[in-house]
Amino acid sequence: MGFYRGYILTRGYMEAGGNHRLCYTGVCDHGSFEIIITQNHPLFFIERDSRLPAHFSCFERRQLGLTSFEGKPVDALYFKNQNLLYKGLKILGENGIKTFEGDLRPEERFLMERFIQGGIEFEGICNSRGKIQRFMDPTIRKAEVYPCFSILSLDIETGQRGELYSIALHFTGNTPFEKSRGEKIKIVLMKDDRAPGKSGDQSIFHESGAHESHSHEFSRKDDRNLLSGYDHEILTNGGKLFRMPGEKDLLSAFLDIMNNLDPDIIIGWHVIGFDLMFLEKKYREWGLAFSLGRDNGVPRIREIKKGRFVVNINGRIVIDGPPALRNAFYSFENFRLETVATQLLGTGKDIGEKEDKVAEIERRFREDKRGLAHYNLMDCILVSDIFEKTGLIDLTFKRAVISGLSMDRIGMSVAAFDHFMLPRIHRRGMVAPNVKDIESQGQGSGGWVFAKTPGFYEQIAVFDFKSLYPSIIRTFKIDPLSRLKAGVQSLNTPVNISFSRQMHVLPDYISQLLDKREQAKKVNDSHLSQAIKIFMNSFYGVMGTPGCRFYDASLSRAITGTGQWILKTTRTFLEQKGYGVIYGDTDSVFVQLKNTQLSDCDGAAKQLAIEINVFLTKKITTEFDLESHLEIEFEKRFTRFFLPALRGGGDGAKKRYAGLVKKHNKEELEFTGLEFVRSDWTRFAKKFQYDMFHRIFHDQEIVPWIRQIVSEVKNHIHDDDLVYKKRLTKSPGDYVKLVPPHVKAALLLKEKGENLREISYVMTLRGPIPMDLPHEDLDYNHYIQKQLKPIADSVLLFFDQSFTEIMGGRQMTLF
DNA sequence: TAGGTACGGGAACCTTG
DNA sequence: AAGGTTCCCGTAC
Repeated sequence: MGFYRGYILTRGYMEAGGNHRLCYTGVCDHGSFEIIITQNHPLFFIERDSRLPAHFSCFERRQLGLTSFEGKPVDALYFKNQNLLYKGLKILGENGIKTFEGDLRPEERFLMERFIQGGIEFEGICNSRGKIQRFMDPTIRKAEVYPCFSILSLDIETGQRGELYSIALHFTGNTPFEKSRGEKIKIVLMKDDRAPGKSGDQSIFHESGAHESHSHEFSRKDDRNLLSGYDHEILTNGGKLFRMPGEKDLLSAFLDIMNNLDPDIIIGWHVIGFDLMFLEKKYREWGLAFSLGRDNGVPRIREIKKGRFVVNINGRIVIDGPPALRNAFYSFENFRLETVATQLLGTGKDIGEKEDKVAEIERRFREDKRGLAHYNLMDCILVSDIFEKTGLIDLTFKRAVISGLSMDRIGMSVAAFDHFMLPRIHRRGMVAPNVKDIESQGQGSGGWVFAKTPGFYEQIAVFDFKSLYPSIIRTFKIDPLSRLKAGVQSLNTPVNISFSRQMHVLPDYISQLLDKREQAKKVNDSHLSQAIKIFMNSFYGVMGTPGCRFYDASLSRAITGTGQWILKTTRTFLEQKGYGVIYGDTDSVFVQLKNTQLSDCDGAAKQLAIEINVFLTKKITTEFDLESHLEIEFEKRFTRFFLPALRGGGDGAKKRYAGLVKKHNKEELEFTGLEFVRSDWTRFAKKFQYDMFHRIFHDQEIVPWIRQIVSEVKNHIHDDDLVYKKRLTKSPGDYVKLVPPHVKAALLLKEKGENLREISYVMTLRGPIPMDLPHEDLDYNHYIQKQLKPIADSVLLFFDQSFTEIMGGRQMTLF
């Protein structure tokens, strides 16, 4: 008996023999643990006046004093297990009886009702089961826990005919709660028919299995115990290479290592969709159990969307590099390991992209197994280094703790909203509908964007509202509960949608989160701060989607409508003070500073921000009798600024501009929305646009320069920069309504282009041709007309010139 | 194993003549 | 051939 503090890594339920069990697996201050809850009955709700069908049965029906959103009393129906609950749901559905919260997973409900966000404190009787300590029905409380995870980077190499060549592992061991122990283990297991096979006893581990509990800690400390029956050699990068006589030995050895190292987190590059999936198939082929779980269970891999894989392994979290980086808003030219590693670490892979990777792997497997092992391990280490450098694990953990979701479900905004909102509305006497019963109320409106006269400007100050939507929610008390109880102490919004001043939960929660964020910033916890920001920004989105049980179009309308009102009010205020407000988007205004302010632009801008805040605070108090939590701030100043006209001419274009901004006494060009930041324009066009604005903002001539660039293109100077890159959102053959150029190129690749997700191509005299095919006949006229001319014209327009004119008005005949 | 709307621009496709 | 519409992609917030 005693207290334990731990963090739940994975959660689920079991139903062997009809017995319902909740199962939580994680790490605590004494190693890994498993908590089994036997005393839980799955439930959902029905309206009290619903008449149950004759053949319907449940474990118990209970009145709980709760109501539906419409205010009708509801009863809870309890079931012996989740399977019976699903059957009950189905029968009621067929009989047209409305149910509530029938689509919640029991293991999630159990945690959310206890306000558990992953960290727990528990007390109970421990039964060690091998490495894992099992607790049956302990008492559990929420707790703040900061575990230190052991992480294993995994990578496999395979042959063209589906053989498994090798598995590399890079393990960063950390006993939970002891950050200092940064033990590292590097291993490569490789198939080699000439390998002698294992010598010695049955077990490939010394000590393995000899200890009932904590045995992993013994063997983990010293990896010399690993694979002791096999000879190994040391690689130049410090890794140990073990040669296995066959695939079967390799697979067994891998499982032994996994169980021995017992990692909390598995990382890799496309590790689910490729490595784990490949291994799963191999284990099946050899009739071996792929028992990777802490309960010796097998992983469950599913492709939920094309190219998006998820896996469940009991007690271990798998984090795949590319989606994790995307989730954290990293962006790269592409997400190949080579590219990302070069960008983040400055080091490339052992086998570069330029070589024929597949052939080189085959060659090394035949002739240079040490070389292949080295390469395999290097990839593993690169992935470890990328995770280390970006702090992905810490960010993922912080996001999980903030949202209450498990680490492999961060980013599931609807689930996170449920986790927060459901227990709180229950405590206020209400139950929520099933998601499937939510009907769309049509498309809502979003932010307001305005652009005034296009052209060149100087000294433009940019102001924006800090976390506009969360601060609107806070100020105007917007949430589902408040809307339902709008009659109780009503307040009004600028768009005439009313809410309750008293009954609400989200606004206060946002206040708490903001406090927490300030704290995080104080102690330099940027990941926690970022996690909170992402979480807060998801609230508006989820309340506006029918995929969320709390969907109500009036909530998102109130938020966006109020946002529009705030932006318009701000613009009017500034204009009445004599300022030109040339541009704004959702939460920002771009203000032309006055001539009298030029001696101290930043000082004037800061002062202006204060004036706006004072004005809005007062207005919201007088018009709505509410305390304003809105805050606008002076963000930056463009010394030079350009607002383009629409291509068709006329008005200023929205979401597109360029400017010269002063940062730390250095001037920097900034582009928004323009070709320069678009991945589907050629590098040539981007360079051209950058250099052109650089010249203009530094008062240099551009006309002769443009003529020179044109002649350079024709003289093959820029051939390497003429490549288009575009994504394919479906298979090339599935484009039926329209066949755009990038699809035409993909179609030329025949079967090879079938599953292509992205294509690089050039424009030739024969039309678009993929980079992989011969493409000597570049269509220079195309590049001048379609990549250079529009960019040049967008500014020449304001010098009363045009590309055609400056090229002598006869450029069509030049080519 | 469901966060949102607003917007620009290129090129194919469709209509009309 | 010209002009309008639709699809597609990528982006800003």
